[in-house]
Amino acid sequence: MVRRYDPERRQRIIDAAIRVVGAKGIAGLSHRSVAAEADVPLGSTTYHFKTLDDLLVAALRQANEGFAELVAGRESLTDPGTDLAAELAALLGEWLAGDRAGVELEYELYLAALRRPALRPVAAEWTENVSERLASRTDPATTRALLALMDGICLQVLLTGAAYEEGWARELLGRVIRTGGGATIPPAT
Amino acid sequence: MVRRYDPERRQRIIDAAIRVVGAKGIAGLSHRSVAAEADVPLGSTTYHFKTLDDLLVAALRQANEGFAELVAGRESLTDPGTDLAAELAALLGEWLAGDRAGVELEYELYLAALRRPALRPVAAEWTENVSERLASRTDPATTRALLALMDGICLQVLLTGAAYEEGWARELLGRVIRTGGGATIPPAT
DNA sequence: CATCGTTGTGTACCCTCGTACACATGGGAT
DNA sequence: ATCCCATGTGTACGAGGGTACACAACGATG
Repeated sequence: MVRRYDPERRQRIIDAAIRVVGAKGIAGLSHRSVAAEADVPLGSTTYHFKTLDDLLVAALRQANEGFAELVAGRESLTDPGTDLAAELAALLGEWLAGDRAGVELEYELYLAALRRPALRPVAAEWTENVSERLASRTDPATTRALLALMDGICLQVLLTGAAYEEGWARELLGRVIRTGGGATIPPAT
Repeated sequence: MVRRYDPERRQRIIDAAIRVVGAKGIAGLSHRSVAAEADVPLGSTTYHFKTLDDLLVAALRQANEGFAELVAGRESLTDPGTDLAAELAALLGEWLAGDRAGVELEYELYLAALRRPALRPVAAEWTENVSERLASRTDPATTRALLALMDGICLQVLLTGAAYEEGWARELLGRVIRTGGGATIPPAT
């Protein structure tokens, strides 16, 4: 019993959890595997995170921050003078071009919310984050549409292994933004 | 040792697997849980499906057929006289309005392909199925786009719990179909 | 300095799982 | 009729998991 008073212990466990999920998927996540990866005893992980869901929530929240920073750093997103479609397409490109393992990891955690109610609120946070940034530039219905399309595009890239084509994405996003002929769109719920 | 020569044994196991995934998620799927659900001995499940991936593949393939039948039954999809966006929106509506547990199940299996290479080809089959039906009505790039958008919309509905708004979906799909001004779109890979 | 509560550690219990394997059974080929 | 082999069954083993819990260490409080 040597190491004591390690204030970053909790953080290190989260980091380790992210690495484990990245390497072995959510299925490979256990108190023990995280403990080994973080080089802490088993009891330590169960102390900080009573359940695996708690740990997943923390991991997802932290993983989200990666994308959030990307979004926050792109100031031209909210600049009314830029081409929104191009901005979003570039954003996706930047994200997908980064460390692919990290991307898959973030998406796996994100999608895990489908079956794990505990993760839902965190996944929703992510959506709202981006929504807010877009709110000043389009109506709510279009914002939702853009999010859906971006999700779908990412999914397609990750599932089929196809390369991300920024020009194609830009064109599509543009099509969604340009409302064709003033058709009425139901408001977002 | 009573029951013998049960030619539908394999099929019953697949059905049971689908029920198990529906009830407890993929994480709850095991040779044992399936065996219990199908009311067959443990050895029987391991005999027919050496690995759980094998079983998942069979389950996903069968689950896909549900949607495939929906698509196949909608002949107006390929009729050039109909509004494609409306047809697709209605198709989604029909699917999402059905048994919600089944929908979540199909999507969970579909998304599981992200991390399980064994499922990739099966997920791809699904995509191609729908693609073929759409091929006669739009160009490949738009087809891909429609699939991405539909995926994104479903994801949004399932993840956020928001209600599916068919009018909204119809409008969006329409925006994607109407190519704005002859912009060049990179071909699908 | 004594005490207390938070934080960290080691271990043991019991469960479930995948896998392996020996054995049973009966249809079909010869 | 006999044999073979695909199919089906029962059981045991070892790995790994969540959880619980007693104990250790140490900062804070007085």
